[in-house]
Amino acid sequence: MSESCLVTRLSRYAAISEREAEFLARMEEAEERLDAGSVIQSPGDPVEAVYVLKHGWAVQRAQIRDGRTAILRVYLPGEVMGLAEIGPMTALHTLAMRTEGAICRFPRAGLTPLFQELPRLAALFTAVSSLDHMALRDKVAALGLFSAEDRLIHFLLDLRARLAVGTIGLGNRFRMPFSQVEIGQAVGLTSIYVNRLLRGMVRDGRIEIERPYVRLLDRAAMERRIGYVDHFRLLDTTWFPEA
Amino acid sequence: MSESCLVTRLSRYAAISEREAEFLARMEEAEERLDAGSVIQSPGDPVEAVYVLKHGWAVQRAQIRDGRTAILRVYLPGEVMGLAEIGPMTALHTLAMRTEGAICRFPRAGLTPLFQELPRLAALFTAVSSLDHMALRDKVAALGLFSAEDRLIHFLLDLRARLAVGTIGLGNRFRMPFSQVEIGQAVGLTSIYVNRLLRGMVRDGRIEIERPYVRLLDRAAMERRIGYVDHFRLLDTTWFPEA
DNA sequence: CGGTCCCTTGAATGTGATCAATTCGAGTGG
DNA sequence: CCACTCGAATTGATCACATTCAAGGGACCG
Repeated sequence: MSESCLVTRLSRYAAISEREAEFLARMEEAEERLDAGSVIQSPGDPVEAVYVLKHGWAVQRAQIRDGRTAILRVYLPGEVMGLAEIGPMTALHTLAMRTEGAICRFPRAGLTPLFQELPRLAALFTAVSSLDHMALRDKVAALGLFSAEDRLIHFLLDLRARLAVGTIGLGNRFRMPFSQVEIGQAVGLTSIYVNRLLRGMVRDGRIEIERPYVRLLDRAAMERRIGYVDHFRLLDTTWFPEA
Repeated sequence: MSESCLVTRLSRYAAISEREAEFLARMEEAEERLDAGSVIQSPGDPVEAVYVLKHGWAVQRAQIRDGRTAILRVYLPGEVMGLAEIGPMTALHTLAMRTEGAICRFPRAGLTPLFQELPRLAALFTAVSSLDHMALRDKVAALGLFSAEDRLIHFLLDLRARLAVGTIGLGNRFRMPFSQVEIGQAVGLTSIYVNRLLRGMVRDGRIEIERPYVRLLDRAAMERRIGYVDHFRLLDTTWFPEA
């Protein structure tokens, strides 16, 4: 049971009861392998499911006519994709696999019993989705207030913090399997400028790059510099209903 | 009953049952008047409630040491503030009144019976919060992809769409009680540049300004230009539990 | 009437984009 | 094992969008 990366991830926030674990197991029933680049959801598609990302990485993208692309969110194994979309009828952005991997489709209608019979788990999903929401707010703040370099630092710290939720004891070295073009799309910069910034940071001895790994040589300093607070560690569960 | 702007707003999405209306009424019990500028929640504060905004406008702000400020979200009468914060233990950003107004504090613990006994209303709140989440994603996309002028247009269209949820038959003229400094904080620009852009748009006959009102002279063209889709109108309620 | 806040406009500056060219590395096929 | 290709990284030169600095005007208020 605890091999499920979904349960592992959720357990970081609250203990999962038997009945809840059963529900989660049903969410992860039909695993579906996907190649890198496969599109899971396109703008305008009816939203008919949420997805558990079992293996691999996925990204949420926004695109405009001229082909320019922004990466809005990176999804890591064990995360539930599409929670933020349970409101609208149709999807607004593109959800696609970045690497090869596997997902489990869980039809939206399956959420009905979640709210009816497992209120505590419903609350947990809502709370986890709220962390996402807060992280996105932080990103808006970063895009609006920070210099290019600080935005890049923010991106690295944010990615590390998310990885740390799924990997106990993650240090300052982690996988960062994105091209510089993609990093640019994630922080609102040209790949060329991303390159200059990264090279500069390596030269100053602030990061090390051994593709596809990065090491933050003084994370504390970086966090201080941009005032980063990791809000992926704690969840207030006191108001949750009984299991 | 239908004088409540909260019920009015929620009714745009789904019919509210008797029992649900009672719960909402309890949320709006203790009304509290606040002056313009009053801070409701500061970064680091324990999150102990959600708030129904009864009158006036409120804003969610992010600040950094040097005093620079970003406006992350504008709240309008009838909106529930703090739904996005139900996950974390402590607040990350500043929530403050922009005008004088009134709010109703609803302790977080009061959400327990919501999930336990009114699953459909819980689902509705979750879905409404998800609309917020999507709008924020759009804002990230706008900040990352759009030119200064397009970001400004996005801001105007987004504000109008939100106002339209609470005001039946809202046209293209609406209240925009923000200084140019604040508009700049909301779109990530200097007030000086905001001024230049607004003046330019007036000169080109694309908007009219009669402080504090704005009129969009060709909204369709603006929406086409930046590919804006109003996702505040429709909610998929098919998966909601029975009331 | 003086202060304050906001809007407005001009000129100079700079951060990050664009354009252009070279290098590097991982395949792939001969 | 070497040539070839293709995508990504790297670096230089130039450009422009938006900022910063500076100054003046209008409205409101004590």
